[in-house]
Amino acid sequence: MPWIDASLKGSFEKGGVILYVGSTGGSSPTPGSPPSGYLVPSPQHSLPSSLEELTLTEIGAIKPQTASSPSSPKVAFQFPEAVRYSNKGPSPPTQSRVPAAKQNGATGTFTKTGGMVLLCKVCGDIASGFHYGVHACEGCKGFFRRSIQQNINYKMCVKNENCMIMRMNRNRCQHCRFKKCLAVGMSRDAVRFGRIPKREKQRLLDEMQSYMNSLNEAPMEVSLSPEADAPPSPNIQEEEAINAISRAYHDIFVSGQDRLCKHGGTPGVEACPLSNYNDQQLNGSYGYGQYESSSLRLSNYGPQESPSYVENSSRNFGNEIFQAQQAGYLHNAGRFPAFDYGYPETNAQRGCTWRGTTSRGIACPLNAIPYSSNGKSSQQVWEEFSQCFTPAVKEVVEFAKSIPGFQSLCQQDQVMLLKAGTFQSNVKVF
Amino acid sequence: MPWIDASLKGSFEKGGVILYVGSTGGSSPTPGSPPSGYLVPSPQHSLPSSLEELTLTEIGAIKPQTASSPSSPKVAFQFPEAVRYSNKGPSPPTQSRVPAAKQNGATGTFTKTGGMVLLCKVCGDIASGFHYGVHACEGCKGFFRRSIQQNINYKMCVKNENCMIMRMNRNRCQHCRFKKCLAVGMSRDAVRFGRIPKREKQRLLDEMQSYMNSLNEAPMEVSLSPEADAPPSPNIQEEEAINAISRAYHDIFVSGQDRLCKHGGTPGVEACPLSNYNDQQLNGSYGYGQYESSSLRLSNYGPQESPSYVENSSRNFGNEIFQAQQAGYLHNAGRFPAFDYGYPETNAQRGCTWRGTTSRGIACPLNAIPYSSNGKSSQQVWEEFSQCFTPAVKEVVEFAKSIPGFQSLCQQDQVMLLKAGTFQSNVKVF
DNA sequence: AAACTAGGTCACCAGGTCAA
DNA sequence: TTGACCTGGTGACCTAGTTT
Ligand SMILES: [Zn+2]
Ligand SMILES: [Zn+2]
Ligand SMILES: [Zn+2]
Ligand SMILES: [Zn+2]
Repeated sequence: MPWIDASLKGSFEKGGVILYVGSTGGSSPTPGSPPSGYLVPSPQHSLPSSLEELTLTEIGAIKPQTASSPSSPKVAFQFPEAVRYSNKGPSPPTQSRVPAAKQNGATGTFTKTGGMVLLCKVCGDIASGFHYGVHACEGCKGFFRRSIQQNINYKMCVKNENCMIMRMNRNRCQHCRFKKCLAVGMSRDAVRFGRIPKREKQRLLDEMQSYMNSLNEAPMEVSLSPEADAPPSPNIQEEEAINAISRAYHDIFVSGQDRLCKHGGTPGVEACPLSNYNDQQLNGSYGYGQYESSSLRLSNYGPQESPSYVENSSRNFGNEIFQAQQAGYLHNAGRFPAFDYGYPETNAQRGCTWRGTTSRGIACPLNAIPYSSNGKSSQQVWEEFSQCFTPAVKEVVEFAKSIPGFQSLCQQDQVMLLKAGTFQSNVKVF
Repeated sequence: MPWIDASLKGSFEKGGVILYVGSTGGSSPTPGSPPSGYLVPSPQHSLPSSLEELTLTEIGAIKPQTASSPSSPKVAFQFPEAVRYSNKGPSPPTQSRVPAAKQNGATGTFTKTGGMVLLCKVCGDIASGFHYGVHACEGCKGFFRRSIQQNINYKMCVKNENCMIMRMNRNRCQHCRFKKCLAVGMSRDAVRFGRIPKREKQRLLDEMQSYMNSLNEAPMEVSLSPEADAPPSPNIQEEEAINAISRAYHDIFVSGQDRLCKHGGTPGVEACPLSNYNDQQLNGSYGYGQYESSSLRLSNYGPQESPSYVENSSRNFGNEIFQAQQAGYLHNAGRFPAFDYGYPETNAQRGCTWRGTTSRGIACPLNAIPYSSNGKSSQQVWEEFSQCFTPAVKEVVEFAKSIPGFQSLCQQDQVMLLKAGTFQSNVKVF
């Protein structure tokens, strides 16, 4: 179990849950407005209860509002909704950028108070607002605008016209990007001006709240098994616990970055998650390369209906989720989910959420790219790391399970305890 | 968007100073972003204080902006970061090209007003912009593009695959040049389009400013000489913190056993925690974005502390620094102390304690012996692990140190917090 | 007035070119 | 093959205009 593998689906922490809200597509009033957004509630999963506290997309706004309290935790949650935009492409890793970092220069944070952060329906990047009927980032907004202004006819897709569009690779296939824009509902006719009706805001808020509640009741049931369909394994719980901890390890370094891809890949290799990028190669001697190792195969995104939700904020998660949705849970096409998600992104990109989180822009750097002096790719390093330590992690998990009462705890708590106890290992015990 | 945030490192020049900011790779959350840039502040070390005055990389831009004031003296300084890209190869001296002379034919100077000039992360030449996630010159940009487009497999290096890549000799070994490109983080996934976020720019500026200030106080003690024996670093505290966390990581698995010995340290190294460490760094932060660097840091480029900085001169200087980094510090190249020293003490002793502690004999198994399928010894596995993740750990420590008040805590508490926060990385805030 | 967005602007880049 | 130059975008910011 490559933990790493993780799939990442999420884990969350109390204080810092991130919810990636995917819109269900259904309810939102607006045309294509599936809500996908990030909400930043107060520490506990409680969401802001009043509208006053909510502010959508502060991002994008360059207003000197600054000063805000960037620090509040963010929750990003995605409503269950799988995007069915076709794609079978390899599920790309996500990367994320730091929310804060991005956006308007003024403040880096997106929200001020209880802000909610939205994700671009097209590429998964942070949305700057509701553009052309859909929550979209500045990039996709501009791209769509240009596309419709001049009625551009992008050159045909070199692949199968089903390129997965993500922040990292959104510029690689205009044809598919535009197609995706239309698919998610962008249209000149869907434009909405002016302030968001209170009612609408409340509605969204309610959805999130109820969604959150449902999560508490039924903890994630993300299947970690590679086979997405993962049959109900008897102890999914266990697996999850293991996965969670694995993920946690990975997260330490990965945190929101997208880096994976970068380094990871050799150009060609890279895997690209996103793109199809066929060009692979390069592998050879540059050490990078091969990720495919079966070993890790972690798995992947399980099917889930559930919203995935991850902790860490990082956009990664959001992205992962985004990706998973996009891909439709492709079941892993031979790639590496685990890592993928992580990086790319971000934070290749902005990767890092935390990056600019604090008001002062202080953000803990969580570098997922291990140093490698022998030419190995980060991915390889992670794989090896995963392979080497998985047994030890399993032992710990097994041990935990043997503790009376441990298994009766909700999974979330189990994970929390495992993680919390990591560095207490030396502690003897009472 | 990975990049996005990225780096930005930009460069600006005010009066005509050129700052070469090497990123430490550290602080930036993002993947790799070691900032390497030149700053051209006004005559004195003062840097432009407002963004308005800033203009990044004017170079490359052919705009008729001309007229700049080429004459001002340039300062090139590199943030601490030692490049350890191995090499013993003949290190050809670099030479610089005249700033003015180079670049666009139009103007000879690179920047107009307060521009900042960046150096190519690959060869040290003047960068024309942020290409494929890294500040690179036109040559390396083109080389990398060609490399990934056609998946070229350059013929093997005739030396030891550790050719030092510099402007003068960059065309001598394609294999190593490409390897270097990858090492510094060039990737299609790290591409960043569009304008550099203001905030990023400002951040960079601030960092440079503070860096400059620090220089004024404590003039460089960076030894440019390759032999950097790292002067006794002033803050032992920092080192200790790093050591502690390193140890903690190790402890996770090792925990009480005596196993330590086994993997233990590399002979010499381990022991002294603090000691070796010269290279370390904790650099500064120049982290720009993610993208750059660090990520791949595979090779090496480590940060180092001393920035060299030259005045006047121009590119020459920059190059020297570049060379020093590249070449220098190699001696440390060999290993990475950071992690090694860690363990011994801690565990060793308590070693087995908990082992049978509980009444029922229940004891959490903490297997310090990593699974190894490729014949490596546990020790080797640990060493590699240590080597690979040390940079990431350092980054985290650096981050922690930057938190107001953190350093005023006793070391024990600092360590405790670092350890306790390990798995909270995801937690967004508070 | 406050909250929001379509569009415009222009700092910036991937890629293509082609002389050396 | 290289790398200085160009060209066609891309997207961070801004501003004018819309809706609460
Ligand atoms: Zn988008
Ligand atoms: Zn396509
Ligand atoms: Zn170069
Ligand atoms: Zn070579």
